[in-house]
Amino acid sequence: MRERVLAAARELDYAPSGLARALVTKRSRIVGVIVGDVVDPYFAQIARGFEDVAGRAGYLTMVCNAERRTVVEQEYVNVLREYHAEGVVFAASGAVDDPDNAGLRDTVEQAYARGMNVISLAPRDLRGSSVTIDNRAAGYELVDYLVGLGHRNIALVAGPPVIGAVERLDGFHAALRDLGLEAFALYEGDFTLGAGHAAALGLLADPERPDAVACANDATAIGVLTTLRQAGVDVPGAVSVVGIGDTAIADYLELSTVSIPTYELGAVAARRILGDERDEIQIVLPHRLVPRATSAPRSASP
Amino acid sequence: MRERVLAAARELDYAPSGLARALVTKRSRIVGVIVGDVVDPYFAQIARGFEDVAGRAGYLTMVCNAERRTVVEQEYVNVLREYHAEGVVFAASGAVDDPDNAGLRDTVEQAYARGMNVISLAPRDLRGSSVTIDNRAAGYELVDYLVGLGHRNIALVAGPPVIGAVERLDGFHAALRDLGLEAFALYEGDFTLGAGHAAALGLLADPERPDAVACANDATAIGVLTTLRQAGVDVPGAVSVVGIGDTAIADYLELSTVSIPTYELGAVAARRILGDERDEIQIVLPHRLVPRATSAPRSASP
DNA sequence: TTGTAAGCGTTATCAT
DNA sequence: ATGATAACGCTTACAA
Repeated sequence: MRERVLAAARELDYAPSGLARALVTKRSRIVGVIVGDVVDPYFAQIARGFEDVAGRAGYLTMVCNAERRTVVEQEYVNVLREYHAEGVVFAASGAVDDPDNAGLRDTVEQAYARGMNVISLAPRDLRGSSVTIDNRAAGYELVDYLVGLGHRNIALVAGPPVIGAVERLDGFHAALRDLGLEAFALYEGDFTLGAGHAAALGLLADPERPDAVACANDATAIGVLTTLRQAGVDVPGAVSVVGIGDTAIADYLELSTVSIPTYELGAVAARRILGDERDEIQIVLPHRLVPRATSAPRSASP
Repeated sequence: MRERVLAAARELDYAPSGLARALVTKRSRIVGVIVGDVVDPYFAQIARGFEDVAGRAGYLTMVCNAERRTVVEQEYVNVLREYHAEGVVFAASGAVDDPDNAGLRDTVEQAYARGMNVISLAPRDLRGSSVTIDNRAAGYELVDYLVGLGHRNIALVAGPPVIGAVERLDGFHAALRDLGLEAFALYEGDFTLGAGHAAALGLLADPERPDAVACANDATAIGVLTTLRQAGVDVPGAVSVVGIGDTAIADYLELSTVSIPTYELGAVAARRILGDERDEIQIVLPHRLVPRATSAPRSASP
């Protein structure tokens, strides 16, 4: 008898309604990951890691593109809540002095109270758990490595005023200070190729050259690297260039960098959301210095 | 009286349930876009374009990462159907002789019969509408441009065996043939930086140099470009290198390429899904040759 | 094993 | 304007 039903189901191409099921079971199997910019490989990799493990567990992942705007993040949290999402993950860092932070905080608080799991993948002042890396240490080790190579005049290219980027810069400065040095120069940046390009142009305009340039992320470093090389500067012969991130293209261009486990960040967050433990925890994933061909010991000639 | 209710709603932090609403109205406001690889900027840009306009219209976008596997696409269509998604968009090209194509075709057919809108953003043998570009013409124009520059010995780097890539290669060959030439060399590829790297290595191993290298996409071209330059070959002085795509990094590296309106592809698809017209249409978006600094007229010296 | 009834949070309809 | 009721497609619990 049940077989007849099953056969009929096959026949009529029946598929159960996830919506109806979610409504009655109170488990939507929907979860959202809010990224700053889908096009940025850093976020894309996180999304991939998350979706890989969540998808395998039968969950549907909503990748939400917030365009680095806090209000948009807040809107997404509300939409996700309307769809009874079981969790949200915030992949982006928050801007340092964003007036919208308070609003987001409240919205997240309410969603959390309603049973929504929340995980941040970068330092954020939000309820819930976090899975991050130690950005300050990453920055510190990078400069420490350059100094170990014999470099003394180290130029810095900062990231945008978001918490994670600020920590990296802090790490740069702390290492310099601990080693009795100070920055050769400091350029502003926003994590883009263009920022690196601009910084390199600034460097080129100066008659004095640094021994090395430490950048807040890979894109910036690549901007510096290609601009310098196109201007005829030997990298790493004359100047070493390093970044942070270890995105696919960094490996390819043989950029020395600090590897950040972006895929893992997403994957760990997913496991955390699926297991429905509600305690708030802080996980810090390891990073790793990856010396490659854009950094070398300081050359003998001045 | 209604004000008291509204006030209470505010107080209790009430938010309507999208799930329940979807169940009764038969409109989920959920739509999925299935990409081949979220990390690839080509797809990421499409996703961004789609989500931008869909989000503005109050729709929730599910970005599904199929890892370039047809079976995974099929699974996603089923999941989307369970959630009463109002539409799916296929952003990736299908593999040429994929045994899973038939299964996907059926699944899509059923979903379509159930009222799900479907749009392909690349040549695919699926029910529904399509928004594409003319890959063959893009390839043709690119080679035509190189020949116009005076190049005669043109090496080709192909993409993977997916329909769109095959068309680009077809275009390359057609242009060569029409101009009475034939390929200087042909390398296989898979749209990655590594493929370009490998092709360049092959080129370098040959005592004879081509005048130019036409690549199936930007990543491949960048692989060729950087490898050639690192080996001391002057680009574009000795060899011109061109790609297809016009991704962000292409602009930055001043790569000559054919611009493909990826964001628009997504945006147009979204408008199409939102307007609930059910007729099947074919839209072809324009591409545009973008000559930049990696291509130049053939130099006088042999 | 098979059937019946209630309920999830909405919208829609019809009556008040 | 307001209130009451059915229905959406499912799960769960309890009864036959």
